[in-house]
Amino acid sequence: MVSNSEVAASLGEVADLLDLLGERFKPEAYRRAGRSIEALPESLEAISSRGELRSIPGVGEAIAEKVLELLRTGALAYLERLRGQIPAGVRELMRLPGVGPKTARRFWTELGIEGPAELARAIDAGRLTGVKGFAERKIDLLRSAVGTAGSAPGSARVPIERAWPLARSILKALRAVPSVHEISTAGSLRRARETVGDLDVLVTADDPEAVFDAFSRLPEVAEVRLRGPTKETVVLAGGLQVDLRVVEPAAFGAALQYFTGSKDHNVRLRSLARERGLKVNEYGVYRGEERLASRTEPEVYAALGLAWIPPELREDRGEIDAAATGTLPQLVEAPDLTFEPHVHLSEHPEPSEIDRLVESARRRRLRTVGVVVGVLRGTSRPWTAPGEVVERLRRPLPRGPELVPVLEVEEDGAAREGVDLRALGARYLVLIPPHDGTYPTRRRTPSLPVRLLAHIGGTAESAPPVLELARVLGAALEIGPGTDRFDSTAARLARESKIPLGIPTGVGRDDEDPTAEVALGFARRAGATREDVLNARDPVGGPVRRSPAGRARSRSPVLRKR
DNA sequence: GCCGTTTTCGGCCCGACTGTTTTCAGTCG
Repeated sequence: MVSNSEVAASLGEVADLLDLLGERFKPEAYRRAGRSIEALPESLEAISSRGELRSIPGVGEAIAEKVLELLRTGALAYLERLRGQIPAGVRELMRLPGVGPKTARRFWTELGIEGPAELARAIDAGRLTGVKGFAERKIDLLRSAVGTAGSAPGSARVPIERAWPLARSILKALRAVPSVHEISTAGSLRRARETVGDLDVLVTADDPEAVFDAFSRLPEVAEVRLRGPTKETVVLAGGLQVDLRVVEPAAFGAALQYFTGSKDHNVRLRSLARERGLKVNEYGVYRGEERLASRTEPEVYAALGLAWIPPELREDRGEIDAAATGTLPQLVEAPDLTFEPHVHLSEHPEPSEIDRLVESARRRRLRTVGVVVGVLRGTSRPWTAPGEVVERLRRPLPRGPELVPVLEVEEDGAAREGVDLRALGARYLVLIPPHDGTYPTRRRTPSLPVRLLAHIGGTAESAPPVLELARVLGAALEIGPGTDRFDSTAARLARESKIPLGIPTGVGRDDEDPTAEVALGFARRAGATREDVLNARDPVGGPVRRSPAGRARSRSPVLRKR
C-alpha cells in the first residue's frame, strides 16, 4: 500500500524536477497538491475508492490520474521520465541554502556539476572564480553550505512538543527587553501543526536594534543567519531556525495574519481580496492607497468581510467560506476544560501529593479530576496507590475540585489476579488499547465504564480500529503530542465519527510541559467544539453511558474476587 | 497544472533580503 506521504513525496519530487527544467507554474501546482495530500485526515486509498480524488484541493484531472497510478502500481512513469532527464544530485544541489532551481540548473548545464560533492570539488579547484554571478562572497557561502549539507539547519521539521518549550523560552526572554510591546508566535506553531519547520516570532518595539541584539545573545542561539532592519534569522543549537520580525504597532494584526499563514490560506485570502477590489499584504488591507485595516487580526478579517478565523483552522480547508457565511465552529477553549479525566501520581505518593494536585486543579479552575489509583498492565507488575492516599482522595473537599479514583488498564492487564479493585473504589477505566483495537472481544473488563482510551504510540494505520473501539465502548479518545502525527489526524477522524476527545489539562504536570497546549491545539485544529470534548461534559456525576459490550461483561471475575 | 461571483482562458501572492548589480535576479518564507 502506498501511503499519503509517499504520494506527496513523489509529487514534491516532480515539482522540484519541473523547477529545474524551468517550468513556471506547474511546480507550484504539484507542490500544492502534495501539501493537500500530506494534510489529509484519511488515506488516499479510501478517497480514491469513493472516486473523490478530484475533491482534494489542488488535485485536478492530470494529478488525479498520477495519484491513481501511484496507488495502483507504486510508481509514476512521468516521474521516472523526469528523473531520466536530470541527475539525482542536481536536485540535491537545490536543497543547499541559497541555491534555488535557477542556480542548480546553471551549475549543471554550464559547469557540468551534478551534485553537492562535485560542487565542493569545483569550488576547491577554483572553477567558480570568474563565473558571472559568483563573486567571492557568494562562493564563500556556497562553500559553507556544501560543508554542512545533510545537516543543513532548518531542513528537518521538529515535533511541535519539542518546539513549544523553545518558543516559550524565547518569548519570555524577549518580553523582558524594555522596548518590546506586543509579542506573539506565528507560523505553523501558532496553527498547532504536528511538526514545525521553523519558529516565527513577531514583536512591536520602539528600538528594533535592541531587540535584535538581545535576540542574537540568547543562549539557545548558535548562529545568526541574516539580519536586516526588520528581520533577523538565527539557528538554534538544535538546528531549528527562528525568524524574528519587528513590525510597526499599527500593522501588528496584519503581520500576525500574514506570518501565521498557512501559505494556502493566505493565497486564498488574497485572491478573495482582489475579487473585492482590495489588496492584502503584511501591512494591512488596502483599497488603492487607503489602508482599511491592520491593527488587529479581527480587523483585518473584518475588512475582507470575514469573521476572525482561529489560527488552527487556517489551512484552506473551507474555513474562509465558513468565515464568510458565519458558520465557523466555536472551537473549544482552555476554560471549557473543567474535567481532567486522567492524572497520574508518582510511584510512591504521599497524601500531601494530593494537596498539591488539588492546588494545581484549583489554579486551572477544574471541577473534577480523575486520579489514577491503580495501573494494571499486561507486561509489568500492577501498581496501586497506598491506602492512605486512597483515603485522602475520598475525603470531600470544602471547595472543589471533586477527586475521582480511576483505574488505568493496559491490554490484558484487567485479567490480572491479586488486585483488590473494589478497595480502590475506582469509578471508571482509562484503557490503553492494543493498536489493533481487539480489546473488547478478547479481553475481560471489570464492570466499570471505559471513559477514555489513552492511545500511546499509535500510527495512522492503528487509528481506525482504535476509533471503532472507542465507538463501541462509548469512550473518549485521549489526544496529545505523540508519535507519527497520529493524534492530530485521529482527532479529526474522531470528531467526524462523533467520538469525544479527551484533552490533557496539564494538571499535576510541570509548568514547562507543553502537553496541554499542544493537545488543545490539536483538538482545535480538528475543529472540535466544547460539545466534542469529554473534558467539557458532566464528567462522572450523571449517569454514565454504558456500552453494550461493557454491560455484557459487567460481571467480571476480577471484580468478584474477594 | 489548477481554477472560476471577471469560469473553459488567462491568470497564478508578495515583499524582504542578499549578492552582484548601476536597476535587477534569485532565493526565501
